[in-house]
Amino acid sequence: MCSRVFCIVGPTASGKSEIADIVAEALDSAVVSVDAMQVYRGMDIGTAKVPVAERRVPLLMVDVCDPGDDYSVELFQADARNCVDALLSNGRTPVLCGGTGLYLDAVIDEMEFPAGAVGNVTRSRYEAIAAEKGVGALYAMLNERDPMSAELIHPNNVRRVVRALELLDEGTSYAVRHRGLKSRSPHYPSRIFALTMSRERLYGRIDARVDTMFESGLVDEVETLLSSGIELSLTASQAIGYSECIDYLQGRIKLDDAIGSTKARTRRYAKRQLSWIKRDGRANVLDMDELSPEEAASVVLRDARTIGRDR
RNA sequence: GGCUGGGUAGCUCAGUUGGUAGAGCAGGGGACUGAAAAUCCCCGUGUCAGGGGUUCGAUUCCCUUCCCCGCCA
Repeated sequence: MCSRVFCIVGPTASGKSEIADIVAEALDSAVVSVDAMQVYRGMDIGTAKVPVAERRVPLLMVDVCDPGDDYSVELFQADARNCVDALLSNGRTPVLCGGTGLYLDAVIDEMEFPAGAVGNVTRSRYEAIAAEKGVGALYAMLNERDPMSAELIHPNNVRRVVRALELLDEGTSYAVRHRGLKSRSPHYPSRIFALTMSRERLYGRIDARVDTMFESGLVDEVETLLSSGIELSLTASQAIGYSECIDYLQGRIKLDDAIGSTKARTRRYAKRQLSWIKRDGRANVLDMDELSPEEAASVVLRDARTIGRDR
């Protein structure tokens, strides 16, 4: 049995889901979503979750927790690997598909995250220091305790400075734990395919998709979440489109501004995804200006069969 | 038609007591091992509406033309 895994990545709105679905169907397998927001139950429209009725194969790692839960990479890594391992042990070839770069790496590469809960107490303590004495003071603390880590982190990046300090409290160091891509080893042998298209067309698709999301009831979806009684987790409430709808529903911004800023934020997000993919460098590029989804899928499948024969 | 106030970066605007200009947003590039759809870093030359005048020098002052907002007719 081949333990190889296939990954479809690309910026948001580039058409990953459809291709992954076609590929997984042809391989008689399932799709494992690699998306930090699709894990939340009830967050469907804004996360562009493929509707159940349209799925050709099972979609895993979707709806695995409540929007009130503090989900994180570490949990995702464990849960997603369980899904992948289950498919592999049934002789299937897992098809991973999603846009959250860190989550993908956490699954397919050897990356270790400390077990246990996130240190909310120490976190807020450090955040308080940053708020009171300034980010410089917090950074100075880190620099004194762990200069190697401090060197890797920009002083203004409070979130990461806090994390590095937490790690020290837990007895490890960001610098020691931090491994560049090149020095990582794979957890699963994988083939990665990245979708690209002209920036102009991608942005057009993003704008159109955001309009469609609002037309198909994103605001209502968020209203339902808010009235469900559970308080949205920090992560869930920051999701693109969701935080905008919350601002709109609570009267802070106008609907048009919510739509506009959702589009802008999505574009910036797509750009960051592109940076991640470029840096990774492992991906085979599928130019979606030239290929139809079916053609792209067949390129992946051809690769899968070749690899299968080789082994 | 008259009177105001404006016309400066893709957009909203600031500014130069006369020495050719800068913010936010948008946009581009990048980093990123426990929030990652998050967080953070870097990148700003544009006939300063057109023409003329004063001046060593005008985007800045004066005149004029055009356009926009508002008010009055």
